[in-house]
Amino acid sequence: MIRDAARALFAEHGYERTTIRAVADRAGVDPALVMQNFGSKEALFAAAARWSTPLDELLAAGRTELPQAALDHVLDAFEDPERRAAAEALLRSCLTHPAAQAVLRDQVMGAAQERVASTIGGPDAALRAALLNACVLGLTISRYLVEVPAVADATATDLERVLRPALERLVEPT
Amino acid sequence: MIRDAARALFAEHGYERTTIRAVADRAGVDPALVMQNFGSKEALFAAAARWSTPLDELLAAGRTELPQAALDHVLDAFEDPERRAAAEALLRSCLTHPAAQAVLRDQVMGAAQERVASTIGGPDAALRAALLNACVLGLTISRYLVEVPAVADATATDLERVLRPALERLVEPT
DNA sequence: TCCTTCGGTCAACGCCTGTAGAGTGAGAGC
DNA sequence: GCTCTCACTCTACAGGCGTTGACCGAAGGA
Repeated sequence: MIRDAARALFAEHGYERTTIRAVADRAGVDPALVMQNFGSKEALFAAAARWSTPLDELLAAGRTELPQAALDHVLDAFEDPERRAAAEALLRSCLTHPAAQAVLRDQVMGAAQERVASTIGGPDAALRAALLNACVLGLTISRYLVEVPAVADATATDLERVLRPALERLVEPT
Repeated sequence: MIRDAARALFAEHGYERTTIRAVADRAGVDPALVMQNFGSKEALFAAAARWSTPLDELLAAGRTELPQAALDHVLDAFEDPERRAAAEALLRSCLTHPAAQAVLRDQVMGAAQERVASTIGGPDAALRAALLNACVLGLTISRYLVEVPAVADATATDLERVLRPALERLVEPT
């Protein structure tokens, strides 16, 4: 499948280092077929990096469950191979590719933010919600992309045990 | 100055989207001069993205001062225009450029980590130190690169006030 | 059997890239 | 005045890129 090959390569190398030719090679087809099916490299990336993770649990979480829900939200996504590749592709490109940056900011980071903020409440609710996201983003990048040893080697259980209390204080009333 | 032009462009566009020709244009010189002075695009990047931020305060901080010191460490760096451009260049490329990724992991994230871990103490010290870094990384990326509204618009004071208590719990004894 | 359709391949275009090497012109030392 | 040096520019190469349009063979209806 062309999209799977694209996902894998975008995830591994980011947008600009991934070529249509490499995607086609990996999928065992001709580069022109990739163009024919997707129209452009840009459209191929959009199809490969589509972030589709259900927000239900995050939206349903009460204030005290929010940190756990946020951590599960990403750790679960990175367990499922297909979602992981799409997420990695998006993250790997978000600092250099304008479209990916906009998707991350508006559709991923901003997705449940308003709702989460209202769950948190208080004067700094929006900032707290955004910082919750920021910490989880930092964890994700450290663990899965940059692979900082201590974070990459830890078990999911350890990560949750250590980080959750900190995130809880972030959502506690002042 | 060629290096300043390179810093600015690497910071804005990342490694692969920045061309030698664009750097030369911005510096008002010939592309070949860039090659002559730096040898290769790779070497130019290394010169532009060199991360030189003093670790003294971070190393000298006691356990309770660690979160504040870590926050200051990056927020200060991003106030100084020159250090900011170098830091942005490095961060912007760290997810796609292997060399930048290695520098970030080993020389930036890992720089004071051992020392910080020993300051924290306890069984999870290394993980806690790494997660402290991860949260600060997430903050930095959200604020300066992806520009998530709530985080980018907040004052440094607000960021510290809201995030510091959370980071403090991260370094507290279990 | 013929004709059409269609998924797929092939070869090529024009552009942009990093890089190399010859050339130029001003300034210094004799 | 001559020559040497050195910072700099000009031109060009070779290769990789996204993208295009002509082409091909199998499938299927008339």
